[in-house]
Amino acid sequence: MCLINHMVEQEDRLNKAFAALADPTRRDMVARLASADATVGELAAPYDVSLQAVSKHLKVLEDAGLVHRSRDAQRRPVHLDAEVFDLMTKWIERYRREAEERFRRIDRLLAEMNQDQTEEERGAS
Amino acid sequence: MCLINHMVEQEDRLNKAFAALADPTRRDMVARLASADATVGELAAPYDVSLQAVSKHLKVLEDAGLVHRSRDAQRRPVHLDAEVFDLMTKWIERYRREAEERFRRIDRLLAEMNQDQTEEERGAS
DNA sequence: ACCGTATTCAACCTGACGGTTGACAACGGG
DNA sequence: CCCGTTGTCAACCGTCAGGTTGAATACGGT
Repeated sequence: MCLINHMVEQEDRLNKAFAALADPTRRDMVARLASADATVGELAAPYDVSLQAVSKHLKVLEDAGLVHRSRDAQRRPVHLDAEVFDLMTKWIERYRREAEERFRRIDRLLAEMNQDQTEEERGAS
Repeated sequence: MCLINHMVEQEDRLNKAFAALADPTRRDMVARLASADATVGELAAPYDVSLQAVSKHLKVLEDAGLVHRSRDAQRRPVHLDAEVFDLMTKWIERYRREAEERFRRIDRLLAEMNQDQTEEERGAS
């Protein structure tokens, strides 16, 4: 029960995390936040959109657990949270590895079949 | 010029790849395709949606370069392409590492400040 | 106390997404 | 040759994402 809840919850986190990073503006924000915390205004500066739009983007990142906002007077400095990244890389790497392993097996199989083929030919000639 | 094109193109691939994996159905498909190729019908079986919907999902995955379809009579076997995964993990890992390194530096800084603080206190007492 | 700065909230618009159904294309088996 | 199987295309629909603008909130400086 608790186990299933945990899995579903993780599903949801992955949904949100991948969706959040699907937007190039948000990916750029994350990239910049990796090297330093920043306020909403600072983050908004390079982009040609309203401050409100940036605020929305930050909310998405926050809901995805990629970021959290603290407070400093009227500023709301944004700080990157790296944990969720782990979840994503684990998911990706798991299936990438599985797939690649399978490819290797298939390659080997094909190689063996070729081997047999040539041996057969040699025998027939 | 070619360099910039390349970067933009990669941006676009990341957009599509992250967006594609933001959908739990599509992630599940990828998970299943990691262990074996499958036809559209086979892929559709577990889900409670029309075959057409599944076909659309596959188109999304294909456009994202995560998958490609070959042909075998009227079947269209789907095969996972692992390359794009690399692109994603590289992106994620780059910034995760950058962020974590920064955190470590901050931790060290805080530790030093604490050290100074206690030394000061010791001196004052 | 007031004003300016920094940010969010609310309402709205548009386009894309995920789903449906119905028609159509392609191919092999009997 | 035709029929069933497998899958795609096209049109449509409801919902949500990302953008806008305008008002509201929260705080510090003076």
